Amino acid sequence: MDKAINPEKDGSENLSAQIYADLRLKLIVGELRPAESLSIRTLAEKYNVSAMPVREALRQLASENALIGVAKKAYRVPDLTSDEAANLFFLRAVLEGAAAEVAVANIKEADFTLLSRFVDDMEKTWAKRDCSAFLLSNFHFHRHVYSLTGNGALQDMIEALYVRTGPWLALGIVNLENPDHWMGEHPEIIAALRAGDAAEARRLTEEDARWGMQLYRELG
Amino acid sequence: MDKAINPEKDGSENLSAQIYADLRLKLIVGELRPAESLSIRTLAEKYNVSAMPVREALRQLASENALIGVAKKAYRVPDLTSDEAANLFFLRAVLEGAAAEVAVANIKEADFTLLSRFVDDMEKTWAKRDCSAFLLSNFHFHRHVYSLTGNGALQDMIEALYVRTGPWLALGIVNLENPDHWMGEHPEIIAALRAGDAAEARRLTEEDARWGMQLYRELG
DNA sequence: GTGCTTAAACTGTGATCACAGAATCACTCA
DNA sequence: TGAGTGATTCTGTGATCACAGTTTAAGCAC
Repeated sequence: MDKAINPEKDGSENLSAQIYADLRLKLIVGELRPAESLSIRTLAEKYNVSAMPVREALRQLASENALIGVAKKAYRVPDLTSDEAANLFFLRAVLEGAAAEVAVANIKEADFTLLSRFVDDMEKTWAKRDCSAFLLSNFHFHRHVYSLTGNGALQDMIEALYVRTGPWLALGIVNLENPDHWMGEHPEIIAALRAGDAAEARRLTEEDARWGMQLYRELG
Repeated sequence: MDKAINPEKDGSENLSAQIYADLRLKLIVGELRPAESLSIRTLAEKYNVSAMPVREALRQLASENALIGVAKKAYRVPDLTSDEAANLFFLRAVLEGAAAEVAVANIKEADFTLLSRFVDDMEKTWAKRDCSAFLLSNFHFHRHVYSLTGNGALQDMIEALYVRTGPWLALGIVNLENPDHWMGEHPEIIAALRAGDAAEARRLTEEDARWGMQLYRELG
């Protein structure tokens, strides 16, 4: 299975955007590991395009710190220190907390069925130890919540955080010793949203954002 | 005075980054107006470089919504609707509020003299109706506060908001009817920081972030 | 076997060209 | 006078090449 891009069918108008989106998703679901290096020419070959669109996609990701780009050196997936990771999860707590608070006002019945389905997916994929699929379900759940704010800028910022924490989370999950220690607060978040309890939705969401940090501590 | 870039002396390692930084600052201080269009080739000529570094800088700015980039159409400075502006200022309130709260713990005496100087600059430049210089001083003040958090990701995110609101603020300021209506909360913020009152620092910072919105309402 | 040197392979970066779509402006015809 | 239409100019996009650092690996000396 090659990663070849089809310029005709894909919605995006230019190749750079497609490659950018593809790599971005791979980061979110942890398909790219920390410290992994990405070469423009190698990727260009995989995507079956020239180097040009790839370099723009990589530079774009580097500009939002989703990748590290040093001049004349290969782009790399950041290998976060615990401090850096803590900073990112703090931001997720702040932004997603605020988002959950706002979302309460806009949520509808159809949203709950969707959110519940995402939680089901998370449980299934967690049981199968399918790290990428789990992180994708987790992302879908949270994205649906913060998309209810209708604040596009807020959504973009939170999403950028998922891109940056993805590889780090994936590494933490695969190295987890006791996989039964499943800490999702997601059902409780749904309950709080249904109850219209904005403060509780915020508190639970903030707590969930710190789950990633606990992953780290368990590793020592 | 041309904008020519000097690859030797500038700290950045590549031209793209220098052009990116230059345009970014121009956006922050409102030197680029909403709906203004930026052409790759024109900018390349001004900076005295080829089109390549410019296109990467523009794409990068577009990726963080500091510019609008539609395929095959000229890049433009976004012309924010009032809703979009409200979203951005809401985010500034959330992030800068949280930052101020954290900053209280890390602030030192030397910081107060710096902050006071920025406030002086703001008053002077406001009196002279020098919009760009005023926005720069304002930016310096806020940047110094949120840089005290030591959270690099947080700093980047807030800064990205200043890039996006800059052109819009500049337009609001120059169209302001009663220039005496000066609404800075900055001296009070300094006082709250000095008193170690994190909650008050947060409240005042949040209030200050909404100042931009009031600008808009005054215009009708 | 170990350490140093050197050469080859690989890295991003910048410039230049070809191309296709968008916008603009002048011209024509009603 | 006005609307339609054509060509010209301008737009970003992608490919290809040359170049200069960086990294890697092989080879040589000790």
